[in-house]
Amino acid sequence: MNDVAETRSPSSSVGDYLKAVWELGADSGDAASTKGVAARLSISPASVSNMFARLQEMGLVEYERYRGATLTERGRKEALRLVRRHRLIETFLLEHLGYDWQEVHQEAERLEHAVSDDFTWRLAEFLGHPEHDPHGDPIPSAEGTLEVDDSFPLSQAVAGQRLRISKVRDEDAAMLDYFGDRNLVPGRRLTVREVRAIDGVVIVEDEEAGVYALGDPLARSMFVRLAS
Amino acid sequence: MNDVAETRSPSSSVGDYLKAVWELGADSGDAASTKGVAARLSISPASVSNMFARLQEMGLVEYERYRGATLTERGRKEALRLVRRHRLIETFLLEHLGYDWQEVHQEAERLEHAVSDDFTWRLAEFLGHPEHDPHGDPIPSAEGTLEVDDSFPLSQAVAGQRLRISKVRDEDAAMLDYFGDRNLVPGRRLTVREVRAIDGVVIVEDEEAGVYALGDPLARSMFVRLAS
DNA sequence: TCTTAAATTTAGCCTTGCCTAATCTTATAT
DNA sequence: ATATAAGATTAGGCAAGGCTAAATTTAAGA
Repeated sequence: MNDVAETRSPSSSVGDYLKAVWELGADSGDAASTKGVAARLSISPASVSNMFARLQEMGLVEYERYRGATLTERGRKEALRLVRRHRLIETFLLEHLGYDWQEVHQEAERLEHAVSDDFTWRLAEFLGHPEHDPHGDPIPSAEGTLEVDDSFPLSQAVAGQRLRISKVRDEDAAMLDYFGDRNLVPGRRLTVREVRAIDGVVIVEDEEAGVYALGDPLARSMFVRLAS
Repeated sequence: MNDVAETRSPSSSVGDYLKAVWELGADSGDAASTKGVAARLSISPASVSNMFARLQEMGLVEYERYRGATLTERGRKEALRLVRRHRLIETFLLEHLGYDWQEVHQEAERLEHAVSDDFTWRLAEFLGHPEHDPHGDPIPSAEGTLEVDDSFPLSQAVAGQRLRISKVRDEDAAMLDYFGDRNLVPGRRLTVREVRAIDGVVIVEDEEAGVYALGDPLARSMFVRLAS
């Protein structure tokens, strides 16, 4: 009755919150906590409480005091729109502008808020409509659907399994480098030789490059799926 | 004594003001008026007065009440940094993403505030360090120098002159299309057949495509330089 | 020169987002 | 069952940037 155009896209701040809620809720299905979102966005918890209330008024999250927030359908769509942009941009930066793995995330984080849907479409076209970014993460479709993810951390693998690397966590630059230097990148096939309970070390064999022993932190950062 | 890091780059709003002042002062050398900047940015004159005072405190403009603003050296550098980004981005959008002339400006306007210096450098590399954008406007160097512009509007041409189109105004989409459809684009050579004082119509001959009669508004929007 | 219109500035207000400090809730551990 | 710590919320502020309405300055024309 009052708002003529409910349609204009959320501010970049709002988008960052939606993405954070999505990322935190993606695996667990649980509501995102104030503290978790605050940590992810490097802001104070109080600011998050405040924004949660506003996001709810905008119809982007379901929010109950002291219980955290979950995305509504509209919120999820908006989050995935940003994730799609982010991953397409990362792909472009890595494949065409010669960026390193470390530098890519930060740049994409800013750009994803500045590009239009039209740009996103054209960029996807330019890149040949990739379905995964170079980290191995699936790129949401323009319609907001996302491939179901049947990957699991290498730390949960079992000796003897034949695997394919699906992605590596893109949060820690040092690990990205470590993997990158050894060419342990998405798509690569591995065979699990041993998963040692005592210290969490996983020993894998790369069919071309040899045998690697990966400590628990590394094994948790590499995601794999059963080789088909 | 108080500020540790005076170094972080201006907000996108501040950048827009600097660019507007630069564009208004570029030809005339005069100070940019409150009204002019307000019109260019589609905001109220009062907001501009306010910002002029702040820009002066930041050392980005020289400002005197009721007299308008001119860029300081720092302000000019910052404006040119944005112009460089803008023109490189436009070049990319046109040459690699298949954008139309009309759509390019708006998209670049948003992107120029989101990209880093590193991105700008890599994009320039990707594009082969072009010196002009597809409209024919010179692209400022990374160091903040800009080619001297000896072009003039076609409306000031004289019969018999042999010219080369240097650029076309990118403000009016309809004109851009008109020129684009007839392939009257930067780089093209023309010979002036007649400049009619009575109605301002300029008649030019394109060596390949034929003869065109351009009314005064069109002739003012096309910039040319003497063919070398 | 004097009047008046146009441009500019000032004053006062609003929204978005962020902050700190203080207060509440919830959950955990005795 | 209850004390306490951790987490969340409220209250009160602040800065950036925008707006409108009112006051002021400049410039133009009679």
